[in-house]
Amino acid sequence: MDEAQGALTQLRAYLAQQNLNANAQLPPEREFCEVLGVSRGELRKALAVLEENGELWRHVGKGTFVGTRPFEEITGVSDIAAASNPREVMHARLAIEPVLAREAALNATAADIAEMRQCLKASRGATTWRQYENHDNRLHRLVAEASHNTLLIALFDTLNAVRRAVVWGRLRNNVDRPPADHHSFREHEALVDAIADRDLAAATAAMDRHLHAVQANLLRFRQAAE
Amino acid sequence: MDEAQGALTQLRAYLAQQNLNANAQLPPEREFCEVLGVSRGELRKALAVLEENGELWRHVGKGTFVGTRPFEEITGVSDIAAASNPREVMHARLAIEPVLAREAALNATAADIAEMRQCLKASRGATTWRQYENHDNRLHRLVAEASHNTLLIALFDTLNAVRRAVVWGRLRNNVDRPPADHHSFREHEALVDAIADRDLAAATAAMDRHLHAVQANLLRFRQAAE
DNA sequence: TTGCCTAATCAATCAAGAATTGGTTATATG
DNA sequence: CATATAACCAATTCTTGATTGATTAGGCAA
Repeated sequence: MDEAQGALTQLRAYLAQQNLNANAQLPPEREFCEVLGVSRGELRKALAVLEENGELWRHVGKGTFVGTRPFEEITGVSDIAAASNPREVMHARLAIEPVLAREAALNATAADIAEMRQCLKASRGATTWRQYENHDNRLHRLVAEASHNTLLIALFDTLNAVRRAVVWGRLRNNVDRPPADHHSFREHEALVDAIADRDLAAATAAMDRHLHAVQANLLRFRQAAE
Repeated sequence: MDEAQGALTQLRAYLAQQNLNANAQLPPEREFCEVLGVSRGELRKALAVLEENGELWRHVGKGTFVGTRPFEEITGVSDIAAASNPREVMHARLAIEPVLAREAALNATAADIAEMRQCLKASRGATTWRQYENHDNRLHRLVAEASHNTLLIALFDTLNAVRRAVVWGRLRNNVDRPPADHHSFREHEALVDAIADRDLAAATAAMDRHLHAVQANLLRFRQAAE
């Protein structure tokens, strides 16, 4: 243990001397142990102590670095989609989008609301399901944008990208069109009204009801297909 | 144009015969034109027609694929962080993490809760702020994991990655340690208790209170620094 | 036995170059 | 003039070797 203490002291001395800034890479173990004049095992013990202490981090194939381990890179949308499923996506929407609606009711500008209304109108005029879905996507993103929080918008985009990747195959044909009494029309309008009224609870509830209706519709669709 | 029509007919015949599913890759142009017995130029004209029609998509170096072009990838964490700021991040946490706590209270297993409790204990024993922050990060991720929804976990990871990227520079020194009466200890324990009790409202409120306390602490810290 | 050093080996990662592929241009050929 | 053919370009993927942290086995001394 005297030796181990020595290796740790050597290592700390090296780090202090080189006064390296965060994220700096230090030599690979095979060279480093010779530089410090200790065996590789002792060096590794000392490194393990500092790693446990959060002063540095290591990774196979990469090396040893000073500072805290970088957040593991966000896995790509396709990876998330591969690990998820429609049920999870629906559940995540039910968890996230109502609070986005709440934020929208808090922060939406008159211009935001006008754009939502225009989107609603265009949505009513859609001549194909494809067009309708584009307008639907746009409305939901407008709600996210109305939060005026770039991070929340980015999170919504991720959620949306995963959703589109997960439900990839399921495409409606391009000849039918949404019926004039499609449930989403009313629900979307109630949502925008609540946002325009700055009614946080109503906006949250409206989004929640809308997504539950979408979910019910999905289940009905799946049953019909089976 | 008779020739061109011929190539297009050949191509459609091939697609119909091979009855390929979406996202299927078809042969590279150089082979494909020989298979169909047309020149590469004619084949490219025919492919251009189908691409314009949305029946397939191509990309240099990748190939030609059936179906619609995949959604453009989400912008990287560093891009989001560059466009955001600490205030937005805090606001986003206040919006998202309480609902994650709610989901955790709904779906956490006994193992999840045990792991949280162990993390709490380790957190109390932290000898440096760095160590404490590691445990804090881990606890918040454990809450997200307890939702057992891979998509929600991925969204939390994104949020967390942006947070760490935004507050990158701000690091506490490594000599002080969190005081035994640090407010987060009590708040974290209340949060885990609520999750263990399956009390959705209490879990949501506990996370909300905790984050508000963190926010207040940040403001105090900033004022002290100025 | 115990502890440590050395060496070999493993698995993950990276880097550089070859090969592949859609896109473009030049030349020839009829 | 139109088109086939070939050559070349740029983006992407694949392959191969080297690098690196982690692990294991054997030897050696206290």
